[in-house]
Amino acid sequence: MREPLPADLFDELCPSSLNPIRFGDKWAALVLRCLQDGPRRFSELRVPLHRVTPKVLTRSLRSLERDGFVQRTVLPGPKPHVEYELTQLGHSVLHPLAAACAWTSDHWDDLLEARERHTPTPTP
Amino acid sequence: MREPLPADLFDELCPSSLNPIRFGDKWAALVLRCLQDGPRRFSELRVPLHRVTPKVLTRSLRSLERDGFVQRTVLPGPKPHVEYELTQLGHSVLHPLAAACAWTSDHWDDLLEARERHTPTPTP
DNA sequence: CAGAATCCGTTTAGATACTG
DNA sequence: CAGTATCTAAACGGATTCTG
Repeated sequence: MREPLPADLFDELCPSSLNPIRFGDKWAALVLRCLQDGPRRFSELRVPLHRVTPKVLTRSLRSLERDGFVQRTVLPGPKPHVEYELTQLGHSVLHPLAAACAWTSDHWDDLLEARERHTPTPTP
Repeated sequence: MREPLPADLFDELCPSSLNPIRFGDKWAALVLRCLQDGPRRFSELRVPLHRVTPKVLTRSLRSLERDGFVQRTVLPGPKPHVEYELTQLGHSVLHPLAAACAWTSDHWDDLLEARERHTPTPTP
């Protein structure tokens, strides 16, 4: 048995495969969450998202940038120094995502039960 | 130029690639919409979803069934007669999805503008 | 009618190694 | 530090053909 499940798309402990509502690619929602309290650097994002490879994180960030959720800024200096931060649009989309997570939280038992009770439709 | 865009995940005229919030696979949200007014048969679903092949529609339905959103019922009779209908859970999830669509609707201009203004991050 | 079988191209994610 | 390059495997979506 386990602790109460954190039915939160943004929580990496959550088996989010049960959350049917998705945002972007596999890591996009987690990236938004990591950025919600202020700008972060590439390597700072890799700490909480410790399973993501740099290639995949880069692709996710580029996609979020293209779609207007994240702003990438190269700060001047001798060494490479890049910051990512949420745009207004990025902050805004956190609301419907939180609503979706609330729905999943409210229906967690139903979702679990559906999986457990399910017997695959036979193909005779 | 076109008519006002129906920024609705459930509307097949909507270029939903701009909607960052997804539900299940490519057809799942459309299937839910087709079922929201009552049970439908496999062939009835293929009419509004006229681009989906039977294999893909079957896979989408099986997945919705496994996750508890859709109930499949084989009705007795001489000929195969199968009905799909939304469960309570299926009806319930329409609400956060509608909320997500409303967000997209409200931010349609921002989403379009982000794409247009975007210049790919150079890889030097 | 309600699918299943097969083949195929694309997309996605991860592992590993390397660089300005 | 902030990525890129290469490879592999799985998942996804579609076209076509066939069947109980």
